[in-house]
Amino acid sequence: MFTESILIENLRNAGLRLTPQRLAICHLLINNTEHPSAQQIFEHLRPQYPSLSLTTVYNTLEALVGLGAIHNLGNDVSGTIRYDAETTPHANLICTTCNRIIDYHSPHVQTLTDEVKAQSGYQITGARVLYYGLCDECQQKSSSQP
Amino acid sequence: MFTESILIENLRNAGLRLTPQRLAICHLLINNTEHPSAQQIFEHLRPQYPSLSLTTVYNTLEALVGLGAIHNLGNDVSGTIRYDAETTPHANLICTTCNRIIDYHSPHVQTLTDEVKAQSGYQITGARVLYYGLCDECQQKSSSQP
DNA sequence: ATTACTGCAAAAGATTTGCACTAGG
DNA sequence: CCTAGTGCAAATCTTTTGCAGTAAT
Repeated sequence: MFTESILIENLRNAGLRLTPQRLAICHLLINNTEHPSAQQIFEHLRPQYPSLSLTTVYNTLEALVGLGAIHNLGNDVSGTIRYDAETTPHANLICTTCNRIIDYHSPHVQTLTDEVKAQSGYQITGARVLYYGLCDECQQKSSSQP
Repeated sequence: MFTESILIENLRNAGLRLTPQRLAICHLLINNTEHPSAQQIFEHLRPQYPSLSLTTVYNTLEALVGLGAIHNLGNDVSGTIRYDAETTPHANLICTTCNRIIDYHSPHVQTLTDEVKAQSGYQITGARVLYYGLCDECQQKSSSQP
């Protein structure tokens, strides 16, 4: 199904209301690979939805996280919570200079997750696998300016 | 070397001053497996160091993280940053009910880290491998209270 | 018609900053 | 001595909460 975002399906199946604000936030989450924060989502959508409030962005993100439809990645380098619409087990790479976050897929993440679930004794409900460092671009910038 | 904490060595080698406050914070970090927050460290030490300030705790933690002597684990379930004095590659398990954090050692973490360093193109400087779920104790409490 | 959702304003927390004083080296 | 470090108070920033009005179902 490509005409309807999987996030919207999640909301519908949970019996939550499909308000224009929620639909817009889901649309942005699906069509944006920046792993945005609540504030960034708010700023992206404000021009087209002038009445949108930051509170609603937080509400919707909390609802989607609660449904397991998106992941809370925890705080980035600037201390702000970032979200990820990609929910298959993977790692995220966070650039400590530009604060950009990208997905990094590796079967080792699944292997580790399976092991933790089997051996830790914890009833695992979520995971965050984050690596911090300098992205390609920021490495080049910093090496050209000694 | 067991008479001198490795954290204190780190401070000394970096040329940072060994104030009583910093020594106390290092001592607590080494002898505490709770992965404490700045506030928790402050509360633990306040009785013995009545003049200690939360600002100094934050300063010291920032210095130690900067030296790579401890790790910033990011925000726990309550939104507070927690710290880990164990810096070998490992995962952390966070209980979403009691907010407790424990270390989980697995060779798969090192494997993944090696792969990310070799293949991502990022110059990796740090990592956080976090799993969220219910710890043994909280599972038992929740199953006995339906 | 219901009641979940929205948006505003205010509150709550965690962390950071400015600055005068103190003390480690 | 000298300047890094401390402690206090205030500021900042993100996220949460209370509540009256609005709109999805």
